Amino acid sequence: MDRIALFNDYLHRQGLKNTSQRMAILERFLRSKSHYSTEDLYLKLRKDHPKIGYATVHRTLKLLAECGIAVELNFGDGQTRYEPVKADQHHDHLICTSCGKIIEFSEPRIENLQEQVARQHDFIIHSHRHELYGQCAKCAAENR
Amino acid sequence: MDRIALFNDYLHRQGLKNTSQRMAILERFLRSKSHYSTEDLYLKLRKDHPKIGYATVHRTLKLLAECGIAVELNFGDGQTRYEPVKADQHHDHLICTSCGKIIEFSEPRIENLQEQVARQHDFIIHSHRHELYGQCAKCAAENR
DNA sequence: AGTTTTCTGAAAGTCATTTTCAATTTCACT
DNA sequence: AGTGAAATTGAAAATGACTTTCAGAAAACT
Ligand SMILES: [Mn+2]
Ligand SMILES: [Mn+2]
Ligand SMILES: [Zn+2]
Ligand SMILES: [Zn+2]
Repeated sequence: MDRIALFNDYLHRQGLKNTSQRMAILERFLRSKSHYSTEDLYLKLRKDHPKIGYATVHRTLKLLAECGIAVELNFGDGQTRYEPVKADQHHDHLICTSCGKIIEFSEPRIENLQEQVARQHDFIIHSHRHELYGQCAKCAAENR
Repeated sequence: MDRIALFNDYLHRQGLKNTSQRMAILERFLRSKSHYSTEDLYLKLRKDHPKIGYATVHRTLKLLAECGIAVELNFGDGQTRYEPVKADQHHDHLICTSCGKIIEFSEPRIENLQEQVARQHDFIIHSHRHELYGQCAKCAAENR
């Protein structure tokens, strides 16, 4: 089942309605490569759908996060970002504090160790955030 | 050099001034066990120093973070928290999303692996955040 | 088609944080 | 100790991301 069908299913189960706005937002969001804030996505959408309001984009992104199509990201700059969940491909992030570049990484050994840590504290992990902040190769070379 | 001297040094180097408010805030902050928001610390301080304003507490906490006496924490609840840095004792956090309990952990093997990851991407880490969200033992037992 | 329920967009509200500004305090230099 | 430039303070206002409100529009069920 693709993510459009998945979203429709979710809406139906929750007694929510399928609207053209929601479909347009989902479609544009899935095409995004980067990590969009509500504002980012709203501005992109304005080109093809100038009538869609900011609040609707925001509400839809929250719905997408609820049904597992999007993940919410917080890189500490006061803006929530969203990215499409890729099929069972969890990853975490390296964030360049000079140029804003975001690099994705996945390291199963870290994921394992963090499960061990949780077990040691009788803690059940529902989600996690692991972010490395610093300088990317390009910025390190420039600011040397 | 203790942290009070360290702060005075920092102020001096930056051409900033040593004030009674800053000292009172630092002193109270260092006595804190928990992870204080600006609001938390402001309220604690009011007891002994009812004249100190919210903005001053906020500004001082940022200074403390700048000079390495405090770390800023963001647990995604929309409030920045601060905790005193303990001498070379880095740790990360488990956060119970039911009761708000914060458990500290440190796992050198994770810290190592994250350095390896950074190297693989020619990335220089300046700081990182690693937070595990879920249920603590008590809440898991209650909400079973 | 009619009815009920949910949606939408614009505007207003919320809340942590940040800025402004006039009065006060600090501190380097006499 | 006194002077004066520069930084600080607290209260209030401003900011900005996010959330809510609400009246008209659209969707879904019968
Ligand atoms: Mn991870
Ligand atoms: Mn760590
Ligand atoms: Zn960079
Ligand atoms: Zn708990």
